[in-house]
Amino acid sequence: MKMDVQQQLNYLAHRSVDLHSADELKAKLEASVKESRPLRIKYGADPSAPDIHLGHVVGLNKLREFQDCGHTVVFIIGDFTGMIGDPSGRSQTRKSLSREQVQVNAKSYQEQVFKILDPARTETRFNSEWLSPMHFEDVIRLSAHVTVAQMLARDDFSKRYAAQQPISLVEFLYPLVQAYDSVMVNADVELGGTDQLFNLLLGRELQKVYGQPAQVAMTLPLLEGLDGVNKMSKSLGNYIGVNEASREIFGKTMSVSDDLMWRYFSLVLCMPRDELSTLQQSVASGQRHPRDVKDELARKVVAKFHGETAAQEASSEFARIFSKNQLPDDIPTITLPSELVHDGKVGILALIVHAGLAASNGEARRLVQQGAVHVDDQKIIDFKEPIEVKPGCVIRCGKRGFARLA
RNA sequence: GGUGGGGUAGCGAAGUGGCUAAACGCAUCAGACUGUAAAUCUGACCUCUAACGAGUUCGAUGGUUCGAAUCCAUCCCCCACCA
Repeated sequence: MKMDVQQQLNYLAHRSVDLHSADELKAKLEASVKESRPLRIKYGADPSAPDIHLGHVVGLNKLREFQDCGHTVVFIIGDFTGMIGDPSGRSQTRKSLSREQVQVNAKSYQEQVFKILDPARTETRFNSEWLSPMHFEDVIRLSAHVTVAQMLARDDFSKRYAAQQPISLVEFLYPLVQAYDSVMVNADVELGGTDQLFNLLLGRELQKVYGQPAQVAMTLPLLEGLDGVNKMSKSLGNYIGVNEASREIFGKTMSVSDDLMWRYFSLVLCMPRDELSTLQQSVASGQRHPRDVKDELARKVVAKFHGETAAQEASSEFARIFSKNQLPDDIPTITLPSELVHDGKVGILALIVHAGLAASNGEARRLVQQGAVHVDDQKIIDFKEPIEVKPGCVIRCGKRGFARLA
């Protein structure tokens, strides 16, 4: 993709929230063209949560755009920090990991990341490379470059400090480590979510201390997760993972609220502004149905990670199950242990629990009482009535639970 | 080292001797409706039991009491502030 500097700048700055600064980025782009040297775009990943989800995709999309302009992505896997974890224990995703576990995670991370990034223009680095050999002396020298007041300038630190909430010393160290990573890889630009702004700016400060030109800090919006409120994250369980089955991705995307789906179009699919507003208008005017637009969104999201065919299948499967109330393609088959069967019949509660459709008899009973359970399309009303064991008959539990008797 | 505040169901948070298997909110699940796993409304939401009911829960262990999440003792853990 050939673009002049101004075009690159417009293209790259699109969708960003913070950019420190556009002028510096422009200067770097100019220098890049002049010296025909690709810029080094840094992006850090936490290997303790190896599932890449749509929240990460927002950043990866932008990285890909940099690559399409000829620049190099420096993908840093924070294996060193991952092995240390977060001893404050606030964050479930920051458990300390073994070296082996980090390796495994890192590998799966790369596989997922290259669904979007171009491997040929990606340099993967592990930060243990330069952090492991450091002596405590080095750490102390490094931390001497930053003051507590600087740290407290970070929004969430100052808030927590004011609210008398705990702040672990390690939490002060992490931004410093991240900033040091920038120094070690000679980053020209660092990308992150808006919650990373402080860390990105600290990288600039530290690079100056080390006599390097300061990196450009660019932040991108945080994508709201399935709850529609909080940012998408693994620990909140409101995420859509790129490695999930296509029907899962499709269904979860369909559960995004009507209001929020535009952000998915923009941030996940990189739909250009004008195209997006045309689409929005067509829905507002009643020309297009929100459901159909969301179906299009879900198809495109699935296609992005699993291809066009899988997307079509997921869409028709979804329509079949939820719109037409029919059965899915593959239903797990269960075999009943003989002790559950008496005179060719089985208690419905035992059956549901055995099939894994309910966690306990009590839950199974509730499901029946609420009219959620069907056997071969026949609603079960009485949970005391045993049902006949017929091979191949289908138990349906709510909208999403299915099992077939062997 | 000192002072103060805490540990209640998946999470948050009430409850300070019986009416408490424990309010409320969130999350979850189901039903209705629909345009969908949106939105809205309704219901359920420790385990066992067809049900009456029973059994295990409120950081841990002992104790007081007819009766404890609630009182007492000891212990464990967390947090903030002041040094």
